[in-house]
Formats: sequence, structure tokens, C-alpha cells
Amino acid sequence: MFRAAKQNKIFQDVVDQIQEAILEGRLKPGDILPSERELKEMLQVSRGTLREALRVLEQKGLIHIKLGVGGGAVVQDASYEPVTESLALLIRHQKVSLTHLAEFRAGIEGEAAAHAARQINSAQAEHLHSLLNQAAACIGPGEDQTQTFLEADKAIHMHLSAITRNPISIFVHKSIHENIDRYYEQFLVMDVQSMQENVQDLKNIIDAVVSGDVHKARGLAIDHVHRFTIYMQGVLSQNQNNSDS
Amino acid sequence: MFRAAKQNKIFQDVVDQIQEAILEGRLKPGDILPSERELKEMLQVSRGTLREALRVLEQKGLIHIKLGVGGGAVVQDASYEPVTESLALLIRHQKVSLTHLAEFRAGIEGEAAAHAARQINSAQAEHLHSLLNQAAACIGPGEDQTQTFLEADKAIHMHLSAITRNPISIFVHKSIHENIDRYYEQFLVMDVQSMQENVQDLKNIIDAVVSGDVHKARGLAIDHVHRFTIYMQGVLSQNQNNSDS
DNA sequence: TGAGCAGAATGGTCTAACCATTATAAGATA
DNA sequence: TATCTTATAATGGTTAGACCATTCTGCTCA
Repeated sequence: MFRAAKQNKIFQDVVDQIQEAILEGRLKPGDILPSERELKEMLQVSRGTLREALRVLEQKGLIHIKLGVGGGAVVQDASYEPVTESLALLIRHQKVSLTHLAEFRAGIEGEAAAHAARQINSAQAEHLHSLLNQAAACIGPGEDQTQTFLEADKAIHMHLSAITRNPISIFVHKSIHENIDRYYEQFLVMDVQSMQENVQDLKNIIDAVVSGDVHKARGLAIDHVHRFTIYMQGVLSQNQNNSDS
Repeated sequence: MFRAAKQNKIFQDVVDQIQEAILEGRLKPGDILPSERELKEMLQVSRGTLREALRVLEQKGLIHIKLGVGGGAVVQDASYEPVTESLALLIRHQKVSLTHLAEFRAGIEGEAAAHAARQINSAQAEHLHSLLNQAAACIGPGEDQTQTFLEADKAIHMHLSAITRNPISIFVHKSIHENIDRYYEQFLVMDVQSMQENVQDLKNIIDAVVSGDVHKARGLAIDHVHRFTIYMQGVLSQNQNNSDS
């Protein structure tokens, strides 16, 4: 029924003031706040208190503090990085597993594919095909190209979500992807056959999207993520066993 | 190819040390860190620097700082709040439209319903029905119960996502809902007919979920969100016109 | 013309003090 | 004895002023 009557902590008040100024657009990305010595006069607080507030704002990703002359607190553009970071923290806390990530990813990936199937245009279709070719080009004998392949794979998924033109969808995808990638950073190697199966999966999805088959696109995307996840978990547990022995 | 060679900022080093201690379990939730005056001796830093570090850790949700004697930095259990908060900040910062929010919500709401249809048990079905009854009970002549109804409506959606038992799904839902609510906080009133249509929608979704019809559940959930959004936009623009005149 | 140096502005850190909040223990009172 | 009040001390919150470290700018000099 009631809310906290007042803000006792001064630094919190400073955080709120500056945050509001940024969110309301009175401060725009690239703007530089006055120097700490000026700000503390304007806000009538000590420099220590002001700096605590700036640290919080920095942690929130709203500002970036530059050193040296001409430096200062630079207002940042909105970024999904804080989301990714706090998500990563949860994962390290073991509150979120790879399975959770993959399951959720399958859902939004399917939805993105379904959405894309409804509104894709020819230029976007063209781009998807060229990305697919890049992915296919990574496959072959010779040095390991797992990283390059995964990059290309990721680019295709990101472009599918980009087609929806929905910023929320795009940065949620990014956060989830980045955190999944963290699991794979451990010298993961895919064999040629798996890559080929993946490319075939992607081709099927893209075909369904381009042909406008909403349900098929969704289903294929979901299945693809599931298959990919099961494969990766297999490789990871195998690596685990090897390093145990 | 290379990464930053070293950590120049002392406070960052302090953050890293304490964060690692928490993530590795050397510090457990509920533990209280030494007082600032002790910590600054242990870490060989000034109190100001230490406090900047503590503020960052607090912002990350890793500690909570209590005042007074016996107070200090209490280690927190992992929480979804920082993710939700940064997500909300991103949404506000990008000035994401209600349409974007609703569109994305329709997708994950549909996916949650589909997922729930696959694995719902009788106790959960029971709970859903009781929530549905609560929502229905809000409808009737007399004082406006829009808020109560929306609460009940929200509870049903949240429970559907809770059935998936996927923490990511749960807090993404929560963030999206919270941010959508921000648009409705302006003395919104629903008429009786709309509420009844909504309850019917929810009943259909729940029936589909309980009967395990995955595709139907997904489709109904998506349609429901779309209808609800269109209705709300209509009411909002009408309010807008009224306040203009 | 270019390299190098000096100065100034700015964030980073330190010290030392005092204020505000709160749990606990001592004391006063019924 | 039991309960309320009060004093005390420990802890975070805030302030002030100083100095160090980094970096841009422009000047000097070869």
C-alpha cells in the first residue's frame, strides 16, 4: 500500500537522478558528464559519494568512465551486455544449466523462424543463402574450422531473428547465444559429418522460411536446436571423461 | 589474440577477489564479510576504494549491505533480479514499443503453453483451474476490479511458464510482463464483456494444455495475447484522445 | 617537419575525521 | 522480577583535502 518514504542514501539519489536523465533522453549516448569536481558541486555531495554513484551507473552499463584529460563519464548506448553478464553470473551460480538455456533457445529460435517465414523479403532470403554458403564452405578436410563454422551458424540464427525487426527478440537471442557459446569455448571440435548435418538442417529451415511455411519453419528450427544441443552435450561429456582418465 | 595484460584499477581487483570467493563457494549465502575497517586492512586499500568495490558487488546482486552494529556485507544467494533489472533497463532505454513487447510476449507465451501441454501434471492442472476461477470471480457489476482481474490474469500466465520449470523462461516472462504493465498503469478500465472474453480465452488455453494438445495450446496462447494487445491499444488510444480534448 | 617534452585536466587512491543507524547491554522503574 | 528506557559501541554513510596516474594538447627544439 505504501512505498518507502524517502531515499536515505545520498549516492542512490545521485544514481537515480543521472539514470533518469539518461532514460528520458536529456543525456544522450556520447554525451560527457561534467567532471567529478564540477558534478560534486552541482549535486552538493562529496566526491567519494559521487564516485560510488558513478560506479553503480557504470555497472548498469549506462556510462563508461574514461581516464585522462578530456575524459569523464561518457553516456553509453543501450547494450545487452549487462543482461548477458548477469545471466552468466547465474549460470556460474549453477542456477541455470545448459539444458535450460538450450530449451529456452529452442523456443525463441522456433518463434523467430516462424516470424521470419511470415515476412521475409527477397533481399533477406538472398542474404540467408549467402550465409549458408559461407557455413558450407567451412566444411572440408584440413585444419579444424569448428570456430569458423560456429560463427557462420550463429550468423544465420542471428539474421533470422533480425528479420523480425524486433529489438527485444534480437538482444534476448544475443544474450542466450553468448552464454551458450561460453560452454563451447573449451577446444570443442566438430567432425565433418556433424557439420554437414547441421548445414542440411539450416538449409531445410531456410527453405521453409523462404517458402513461407510458418509451422514447418518453427518445427524444423526447434528440432535443429535440440539435435545440436544433444550432440554438443555428447561431445562435452566425452571430453569430461577423457580429462578424468 | 591478446587480452588486457593486467587489472590497473584496484577496486576492480577487489571486486574480482570477493566475487571469486563467492562463486567458488568459499563465501556462502548468509555469510557476513569482515567490517570495512577490517577488510581495508586485509586488502591493503583505502576505505573509499573498498566501498566502490562493495557498491559494484551490491549492484551485481552478490552482496547486500546492512547498516548498524552487526551489519556489514551479507553474501546473497543467486537471484534473477539483476537479470530482470538489466533487461527492464534495456527495454526502457531502447524505448521499445508496446507492439514489440507484445509481439515477443506472444511468442514466448505460446512456447510456454506448448511446453506446459507436454508435461503438465494433475496438481498443476488443478491449480490452473483455481486461478481461472479467481479471475472469473472478479467479473461482475459494482466497483471496478480491473486491477484485480489483471493480477489474476497475470498469475495464470506466470504459472504456465512456471510449469516449464525453466528459470530463464520464468524471469524473461516476468521482465516482459513487468514492462508491459508499465503501459497499463494509467487508470486503465476494462469493461465486463472484455473480461469475459479474456476468461473464455484463458479457459480454452488451459483446456488445451490439460488435454496435452501442444499445437492448439500454442496457437490459442498466441492469439490470446494478440487480441488482448489490440484491445489494450484501443483503450489506450481512446484515453489519449479523451485527455487531448 | 617531426620527435619529444612539459603542462594541465581528469579520474584513481589515500587519509582522517565525523555523522547516522542499529544491536546490545546496562540501568531505571513499575 | 519483568519491562521499559537509556547509554554505549560497532558498523556503514558522508565529508574534506590531498596526492598519484593517465592522457590529451600544444610547445619547443633538433
